[in-house]
Amino acid sequence: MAVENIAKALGDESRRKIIELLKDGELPATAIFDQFDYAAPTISRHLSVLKDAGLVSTRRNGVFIYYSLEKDALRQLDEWLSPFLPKVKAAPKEKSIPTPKIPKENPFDKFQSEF
Amino acid sequence: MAVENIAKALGDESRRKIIELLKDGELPATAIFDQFDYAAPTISRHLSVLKDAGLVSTRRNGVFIYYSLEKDALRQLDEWLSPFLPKVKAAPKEKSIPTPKIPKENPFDKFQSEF
DNA sequence: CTAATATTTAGCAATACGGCTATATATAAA
DNA sequence: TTTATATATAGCCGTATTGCTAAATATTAG
Repeated sequence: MAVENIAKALGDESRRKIIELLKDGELPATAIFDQFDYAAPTISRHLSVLKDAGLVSTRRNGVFIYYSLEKDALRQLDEWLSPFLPKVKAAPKEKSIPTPKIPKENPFDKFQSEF
Repeated sequence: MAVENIAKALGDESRRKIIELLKDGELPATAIFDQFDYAAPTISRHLSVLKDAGLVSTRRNGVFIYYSLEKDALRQLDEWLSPFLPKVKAAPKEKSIPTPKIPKENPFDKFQSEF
């Protein structure tokens, strides 16, 4: 699943920082390397993890490789999260016939504490 | 940072499944164990990782320990994501004096490709 | 107190991860 | 073609992770 690799990729501080660096547009690898105290190959690996997760893409221009953020990947994670996050903004107030509540048989109901 | 542990915790399939199981309410550990082919101690460890990340909380009732989802933790990750996700829903259309665009000096501007 | 059940902890093994240095590769300039 | 620069890959090493089984702990019932 894609969410797997996206979440894993975001579970590292350096990689989240790279994402933040790319927020406003593409950057060549060197510009990214410069923002870290780690050796360049270490960051290069982080970049490839991000790329494998679909979080960044690259384009080459001469000797430079520009990295840019793939926001769609972040959106995928956001979509995984969204069912758990109660929407604060209320649904449009509409006079509609309320859907009849047919309580769906939930195999866990027996575990739902009644206290 | 909290996002670190939350993202790491979500980077595992079994743990995401636990979160999904808890979506509609608390469950005792055993009910969770039953949903996996893994040995109970394995899932117990996943539960403790989730708890350390603040993603679930527990309450004891007799011999049972009920786990419930802490949506606030998920929201924290969502908040980390949100600056990267262009809001689809437009901001409230208001006739306001547009803030003068003073281009902020960005140390990376020199890297922004101009092609 | 003893037994039974629910759950966690300890400790082992295999694999993954995240640093590093050294080396390889790609492109451009000379 | 040689050189210089940008970037990636290989491989080492220590630590973390994730599975397991066995054992410990907590609570309730008898």
